[in-house]
Amino acid sequence: MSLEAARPTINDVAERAGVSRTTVSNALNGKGTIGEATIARVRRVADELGYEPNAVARGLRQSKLGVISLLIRPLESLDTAMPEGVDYFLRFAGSAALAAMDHGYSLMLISDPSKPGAPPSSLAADGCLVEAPIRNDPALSLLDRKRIPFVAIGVDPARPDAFPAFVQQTEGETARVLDHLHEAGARRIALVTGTDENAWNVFARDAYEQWTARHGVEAIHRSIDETLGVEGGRMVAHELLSGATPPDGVYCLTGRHAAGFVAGARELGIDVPEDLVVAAGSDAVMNRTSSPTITALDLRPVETARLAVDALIRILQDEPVDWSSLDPTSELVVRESTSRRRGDGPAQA
Amino acid sequence: MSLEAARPTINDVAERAGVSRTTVSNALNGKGTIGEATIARVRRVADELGYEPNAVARGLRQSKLGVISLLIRPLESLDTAMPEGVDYFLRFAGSAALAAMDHGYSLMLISDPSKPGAPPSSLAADGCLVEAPIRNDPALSLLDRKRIPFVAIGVDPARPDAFPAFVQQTEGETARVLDHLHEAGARRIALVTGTDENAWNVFARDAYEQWTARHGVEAIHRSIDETLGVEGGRMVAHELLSGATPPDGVYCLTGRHAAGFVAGARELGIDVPEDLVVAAGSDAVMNRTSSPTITALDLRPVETARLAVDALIRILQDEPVDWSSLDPTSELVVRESTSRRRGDGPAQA
DNA sequence: GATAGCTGATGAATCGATTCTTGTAAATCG
DNA sequence: CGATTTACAAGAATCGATTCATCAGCTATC
Repeated sequence: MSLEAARPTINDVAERAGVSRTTVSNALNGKGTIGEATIARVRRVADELGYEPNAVARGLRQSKLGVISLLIRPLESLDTAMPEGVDYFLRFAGSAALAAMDHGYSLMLISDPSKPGAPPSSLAADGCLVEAPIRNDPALSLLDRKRIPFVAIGVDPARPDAFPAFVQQTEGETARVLDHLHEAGARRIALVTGTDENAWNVFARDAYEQWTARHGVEAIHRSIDETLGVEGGRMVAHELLSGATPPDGVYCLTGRHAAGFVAGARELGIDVPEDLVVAAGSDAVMNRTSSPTITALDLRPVETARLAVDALIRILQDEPVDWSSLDPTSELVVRESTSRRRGDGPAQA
Repeated sequence: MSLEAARPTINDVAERAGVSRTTVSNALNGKGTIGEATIARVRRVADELGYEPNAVARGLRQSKLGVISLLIRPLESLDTAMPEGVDYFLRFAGSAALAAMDHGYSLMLISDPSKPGAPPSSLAADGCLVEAPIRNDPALSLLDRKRIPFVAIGVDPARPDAFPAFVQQTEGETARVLDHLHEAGARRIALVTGTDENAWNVFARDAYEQWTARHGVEAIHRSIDETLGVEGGRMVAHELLSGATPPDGVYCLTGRHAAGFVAGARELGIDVPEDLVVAAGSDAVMNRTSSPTITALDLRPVETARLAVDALIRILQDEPVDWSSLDPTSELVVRESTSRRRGDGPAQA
């Protein structure tokens, strides 16, 4: 029919339809007052040419690009490749992408825009999601300064009330898990956290210390680099379980640490759950399918991501956000690693 | 010091430094001929103001945004949420994002731009990665027509040589897996594919038919919706294994189908691997940690994504791409589901 | 029959950068 | 000393859209 130009612009359409740029824009966007006949003609020509507005040009004029970005803070420490079994972030990102698409947005994965060499595109989005901000997160400060709307998933531990954020109920959840381990018979419960200074690690540790103080038991805490993954869990297991008074319960915040801890215990001839009960603070596929399966807190990344995207887009469209209804709920999924065959009652003191 | 404007523009910097826009641009980008003193002053003022170039404006002028997009074709059929255990795509996306960041690009996850309601931003990127295109993929045609550089991961089955693509060696790999199942003692080997018409499903089926013809055995093929996941695998297992002459080996292209197939077999009292050997065409975490662990083809999503991003960015920068060295290699990871205790020799005919 | 109002459409300004072209002063040259 | 480089910087055009202000031609009103 017509030889389509590589990327026809609005000018091509205008010329071919014998009208002005303005008329084309108005006709296609339903603005202004344009006659029926003209609208139809412009539409037809636009279709013939395969015209689609250039999102960048439109974005410049309207200062909105139809893109939201996602900054996954822990990714910064992961460096080159995504270790195996890190499904929380990936599931979060996948769900966020699909949710964004539902609203006509695309999701852009970015690296820390506050870092010197950061690509300019990392600030090009209309709004930003920040997953697990770190203490005094410079990215949050930057976004705030640049007046780029954002929603954090998890607060900045140093500034919990400074910015709009989804507040995980880390304290309550931590206590719940520790109570569960206690009910499963554990009397010396250790905590293994990661090293990132995000709300998850920081508040879980606080809650753990309160819990141990309340119960009058010793606090045994180790933090180990998230990037070490399963291997990191094994290392801590060897260290903790070879001591004089090893713990008989452990709460590992990351699923991979928990999996590694179980593996390490097994290497030392310690049976899970009979001699040691283990729970994970984040549910990974490997916790569901390993043997024994591992009790874990399901943080519902898919649902949380969807809620976060919805909230951000409401902000972008100047609609009110009801934060109170949006705090993510998590669920404790009890599996074999905390289910002793000899019953749930406390072991003899 | 200075009260920073929300987002200072190049004009603000120019005014404050007492020079023209042009000079600011040249000074910051090292172009043109600008005096040392002026450069220093502009830099200082830019820092004071916290100026960073607007990526959208720059993108409009240079017609490159510093963004590459990723279209995951199978995601279109997955609809609302990412089912559990779909780690191939997520790992691919995560790795692609990190690789893009290494090159100063951001990665945008988009939905099919050829669909009517698609957001305009889905065509805004400088280049596009298309994972697992479908037969006569309209997205590939669109990108080609719009002259947007792209790299496909897996060919369009109807047009295998039309576009730049990473060509998986599906035929060879399929034969390899079938040989392995045969060596493990299977004599009636079934194939379970998904329903998407991508190279993976189409070519594996072709290769399977050739293999069965070559070996003079019956071809038993079922295709089942990818979205049904583990449950789909169970259903096929029940259907196939309840028949008069059930297969004693099965090759499921997706990891979740394989996991479901094993579960279904177990429900029917069929032992894996003693009575039935099972292999998966895509390695998922659940295949590594399930019991029994499941033999699978590791498609190396992380490495493949990195190679694809590198290739696309070379194209964007007009550098030559050596495709011959880039075809993704996959590895057969042998696990319990194909390791019979009674030995690997063929059962008696 | 002049004024006001409405319809349909247009030219110019704008978003914030980069890039092409031009211009001016000082320095160099014959 | 006048002509010509050279160094440095500014002005204007451009990218492709949207939006503001305007305008021509009709119709309705009194």
